[in-house]
Amino acid sequence: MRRRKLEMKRIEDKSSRQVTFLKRRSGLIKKARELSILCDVEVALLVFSSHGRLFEFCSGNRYARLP
Amino acid sequence: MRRRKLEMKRIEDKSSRQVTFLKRRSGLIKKARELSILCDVEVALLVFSSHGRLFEFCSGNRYARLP
DNA sequence: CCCTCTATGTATAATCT
DNA sequence: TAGATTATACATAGAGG
Repeated sequence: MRRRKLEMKRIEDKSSRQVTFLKRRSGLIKKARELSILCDVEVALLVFSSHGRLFEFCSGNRYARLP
Repeated sequence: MRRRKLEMKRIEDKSSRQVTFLKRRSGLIKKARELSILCDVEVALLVFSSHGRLFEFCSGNRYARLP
């Protein structure tokens, strides 16, 4: 598993891209939340999916908007 | 090193908090950039330091604003 | 402050179910 | 073909300079 380093370019396979989007989006939101808590700073994160859906995190809110 | 799990709450020691802010902020911006590239989506990230400084990443821009 | 180092924890790509 | 698993790449706390 995960034998190769991931190349830093658009993932061409649609379903892999979708899966990676789901995983990394959650990871990013989690890390944004951690940064705001640990360091006591304000963080806002906006992610627009290719279908125009918005995923957001904003410190001060108690939640991230999820699908 | 790093024998204990980090507690998920504000780091009280000022200089540790500053160092962690620097490290995690870079990590977060990097991951935001990777998400936008790998998954071909738009990402915007805003981080305000406790001194009111803004650090940002926005896909489509070619840079993150750094100190 | 601002580096580097590295042991260790965490995220996640590939794989299995 | 969605969810769970797992091996590996990656992030980073803490120490030292």
